[in-house]
Amino acid sequence: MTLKKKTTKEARRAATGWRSGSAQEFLGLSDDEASFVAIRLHLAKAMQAHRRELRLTQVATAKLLDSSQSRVAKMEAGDPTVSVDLLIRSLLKLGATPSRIGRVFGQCG
Amino acid sequence: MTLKKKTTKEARRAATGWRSGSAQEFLGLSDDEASFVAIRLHLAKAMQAHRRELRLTQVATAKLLDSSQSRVAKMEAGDPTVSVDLLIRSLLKLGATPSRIGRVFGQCG
DNA sequence: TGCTCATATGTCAGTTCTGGCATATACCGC
DNA sequence: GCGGTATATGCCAGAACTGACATATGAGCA
Repeated sequence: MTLKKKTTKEARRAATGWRSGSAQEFLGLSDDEASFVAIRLHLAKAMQAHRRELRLTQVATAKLLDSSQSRVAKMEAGDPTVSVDLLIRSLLKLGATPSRIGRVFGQCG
Repeated sequence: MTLKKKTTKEARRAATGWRSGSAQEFLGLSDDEASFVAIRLHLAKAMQAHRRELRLTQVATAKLLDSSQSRVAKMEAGDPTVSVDLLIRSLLKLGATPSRIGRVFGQCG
């Protein structure tokens, strides 16, 4: 449920045998957990896309968000220490509408 | 930015004079903050609707979510101590698809 | 009324998240 | 090569969130 880093242990298992699909969601993630990480990743991409549309650097963006460059980088990387909450609040502050954010969810499976 | 409880102080100010619209967003909330609380509230409603579709009690739902009845109640109430993160994770665990969750965002203005 | 079930509200210790700093990597013009 | 700019990674103290418990409110029924 915490789905922080189960990297090393399960990455091996993943490399061994494989199923039909392709995603690493079968690292031991249940469907809902997989969807959740997918959502975080898609929001991360949206975040970066939005920042670039605005022609902002990560530092400038951090200033707009009252945050730091490192956190902006982690947001765009889909780092597990970044909550979906923060991604959504940040997108809103950058001017994205709820509808636009909603459409991101549509592309998550 | 924290938008936890600015109840007492600003509720008075709100009761004093009024603007064009109707929402209590002019409690001192910026547009993005208002959108964020709207999102939380809409997800809260969706949460309750989804639970009722499944004919579950809050206690039964809590068990499914590895949580407690009180937190489920707070989720459905849109309590500020509940994160959008938790709402989304919970909806997913109850079987809602990302797309369905995304549609909720569309109804937030 | 008293009892039961469902939901709401208050509180809090333990966990998670966040901003910020330090540092590292990468690309570019000189 | 060396500076400068943009982005990435590791870390941590302080803030926010969460599950759990206690308790309260409320509806339905005998």
